[in-house]
Amino acid sequence: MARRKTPSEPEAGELWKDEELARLQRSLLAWYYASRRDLPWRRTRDPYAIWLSEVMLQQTRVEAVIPYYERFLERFPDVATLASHPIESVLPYWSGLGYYRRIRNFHAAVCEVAESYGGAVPSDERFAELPGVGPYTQAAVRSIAFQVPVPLIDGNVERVLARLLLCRDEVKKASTQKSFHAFLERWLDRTRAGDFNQALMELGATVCTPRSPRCAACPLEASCRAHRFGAEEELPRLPERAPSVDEAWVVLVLRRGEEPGEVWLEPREERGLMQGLWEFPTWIGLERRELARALAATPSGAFALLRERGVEHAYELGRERHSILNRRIRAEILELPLPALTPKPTPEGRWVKLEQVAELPIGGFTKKVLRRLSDSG
DNA sequence: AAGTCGGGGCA
DNA sequence: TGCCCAGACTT
Repeated sequence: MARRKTPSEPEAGELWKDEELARLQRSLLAWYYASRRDLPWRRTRDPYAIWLSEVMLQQTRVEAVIPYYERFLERFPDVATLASHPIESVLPYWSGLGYYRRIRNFHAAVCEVAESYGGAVPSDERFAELPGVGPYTQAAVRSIAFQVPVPLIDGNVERVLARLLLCRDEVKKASTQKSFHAFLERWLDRTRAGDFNQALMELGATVCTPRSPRCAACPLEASCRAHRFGAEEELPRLPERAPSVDEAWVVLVLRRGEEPGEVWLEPREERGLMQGLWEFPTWIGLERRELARALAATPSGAFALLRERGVEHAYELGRERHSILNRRIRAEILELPLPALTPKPTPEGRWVKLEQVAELPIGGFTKKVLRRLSDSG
C-alpha cells in the first residue's frame, strides 16, 4: 500500500517509541540540570517577573535582555506598581530594546490583570487572551511559572526538532508546527513541564546552535537523525528573508544653553515604525550614491546638502552605523550651531534637558547619538 | 499566508 | 555582509 499524507496518517513523532522518548527526556533534563546558565529569571518564581522575561526575550537575545530585565524589575517590581504608572513613564525603560509594541501590550495586559484578576496573573487559558500573549508566551509562562503541562515552540525548539526529526519542511508552516506540537505532547515531561521546556530551549541556545552545533556535547546526539546523516547545518528550513536595503541618514543635533544644556528632539508619528519615540531631526532615504558622494567631499559632504537648505556652518560629530529590521543605515551626525537653524517649540518638537532625555522613549539609534554627546562632554 | 515590527552580535 | 534570535499582531 502506497504511503500518502492524510490527516489521519501518524505524525512523524508517532514513529518514535515511548521507550526512546522517555530515555531522551531523562538525558535532556539531566543535561539541563547540569549545564543550565544562571539567568536572572531563573532565580524567581514570580509569574509577573517570568512573564516580563518572556516578553523581553521575544526575538531578542538573552545577553541583550538581562540589563533591561533587571532595570525594569527594579523600577516596576510587581503588577500593582506597573499598573499604577502610565505607559509614557514605562516606555523609557524599553528604550533601545526594540519591538516597542511589546511593552505597550505588556503594560495593557498587566493593567487588565490588576483590574480583572485582582493583580494575580491567571494560570489558566484566560492568560492567552491578554494582549501580547501569543502561543509561545502563553505556554512559557504557564509551564514555567505555574507548572501547567503544556509544550512550547520557539525558534530554539524548531531548530532542535527539525534536526532531531530530520524535518525538511519549513518549520514556520502551520502543518509543521502542528506535527512538532504533536511530538512534544508525547515527549513533554508533564511533572516538570517548565524545566523540560527550558531544557529544550537551552539546548537550542547553547548546543544545537544555528551554525556549528556542538553535537558531541548534545544529550540527544545518539538519536538525532540529522546528525546521523550529517545534515545538521542544512536544518531548519526557514522562510526566505527580505534582502536588506542600504539607507543613508543625515542627523542634525541642535543644542542650546550651558553644558550639558538642551537638545532639540521630535516625536515620531503615533503610527508605524517606533511610534511615539523621540529622535533628532533626520534626513532619511538619501540614495547610497548621493550620500557616498556627499561623504567623500571635505570636510563633510553633507555640508553641501545643508547649504542647499540655507545652513552655512556645522560640526561633524561623527558617523554611526545602525540597523532597523532589514535596513542597514549609515548616518552622519552633524551639530548645527545656533542660530543657524533655530526651531521653535511646537507640537512636533521641543527642547529637552540632556539630563532628562532618559525620561523620554527613544530608539537605539538616538541612544547612540546621545551617548556621543555625553561622552564628549 | 504574508507583511510589519528593532536591534545587535557573530562567523 | 548575511544570518537569526525564548514572537505577536494585522491584513
